[in-house]
Amino acid sequence: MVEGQPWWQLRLRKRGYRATLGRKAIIEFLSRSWKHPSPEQIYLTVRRIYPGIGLTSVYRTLEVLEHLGIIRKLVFGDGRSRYEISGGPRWRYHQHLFCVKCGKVIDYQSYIEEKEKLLNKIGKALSKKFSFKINTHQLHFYGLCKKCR
Amino acid sequence: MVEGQPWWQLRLRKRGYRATLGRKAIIEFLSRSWKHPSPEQIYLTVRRIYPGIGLTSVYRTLEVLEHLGIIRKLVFGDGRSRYEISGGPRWRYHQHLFCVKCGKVIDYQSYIEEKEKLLNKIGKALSKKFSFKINTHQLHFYGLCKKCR
DNA sequence: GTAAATGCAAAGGTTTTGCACGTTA
DNA sequence: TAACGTGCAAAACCTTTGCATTTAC
Repeated sequence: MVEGQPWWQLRLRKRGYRATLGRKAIIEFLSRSWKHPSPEQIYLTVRRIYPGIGLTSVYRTLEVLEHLGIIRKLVFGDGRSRYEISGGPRWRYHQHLFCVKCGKVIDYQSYIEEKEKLLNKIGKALSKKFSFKINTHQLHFYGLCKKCR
Repeated sequence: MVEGQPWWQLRLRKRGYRATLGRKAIIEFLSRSWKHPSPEQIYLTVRRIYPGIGLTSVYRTLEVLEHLGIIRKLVFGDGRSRYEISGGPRWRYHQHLFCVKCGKVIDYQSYIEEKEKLLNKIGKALSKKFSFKINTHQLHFYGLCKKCR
């Protein structure tokens, strides 16, 4: 029964969560999306494939998936949250540029290794200094995209 | 008339903004604060010194001050924004740790130079690659503080 | 069959807007 | 005295909660 299951299904079940149709639809949508949709955008799109879904379930599902590390929540301060897949076979670590005018999010992968090395070093120093357990980090650049500048 | 004016007053006037009592009260409060207050916290505190102020003005003032680079807006994704002074004589560059359980924000200054060097390098590469004009960045670590872990 | 998950409607919390009035330069 | 700034109330938005019903295992 284990083989043949998508990676995320296994992760859900291992932690006692059920692999429902709504969750499946949301994860599959996010896996295919190269954008960083907000809960409402996810709701509007997923609804076309799985018409029964409600916005509430989208929010609740996103919370669960984030908790399991299947997705990542991004906040840029424009009043809406955004989500992206953070695991699975095709996934690659990356960071983000945010256009403060139009809200466009651009993925980038420059100097990832160098950055990871430094951030790990910083993270370790901080854990020790403040007895703080670091789970994750976010590095965002803010500015104006090509169209908006 | 120029000497004797606080640094922020000059910055406001140079850009055509007026140095009102409300703005003065907010900036002075933020200059003294080592915390990262939300608009509501700013409102509640400043109101004790300057009772006439309204929450709306706090929001509008924060927007102006951020636009002028006098303060910085911090977002951690818990549904409220936070602000801190980002200039003036006593100010020192720093970054933040955020406790996802209690919302505590800790300032830190580890490896600042090394980090700045790398981020400038990344910033330049990204500006070029995406024709993106970078204004600022935020690097946040998320986790659990001493009390909450 | 039982506990988990869902949809709907309502509520909650933060931030923004309209407009008449007050203040600053 | 002309703009600019402000306070109040209302609106707009995003997100969460309560509860009866459905679904997964």
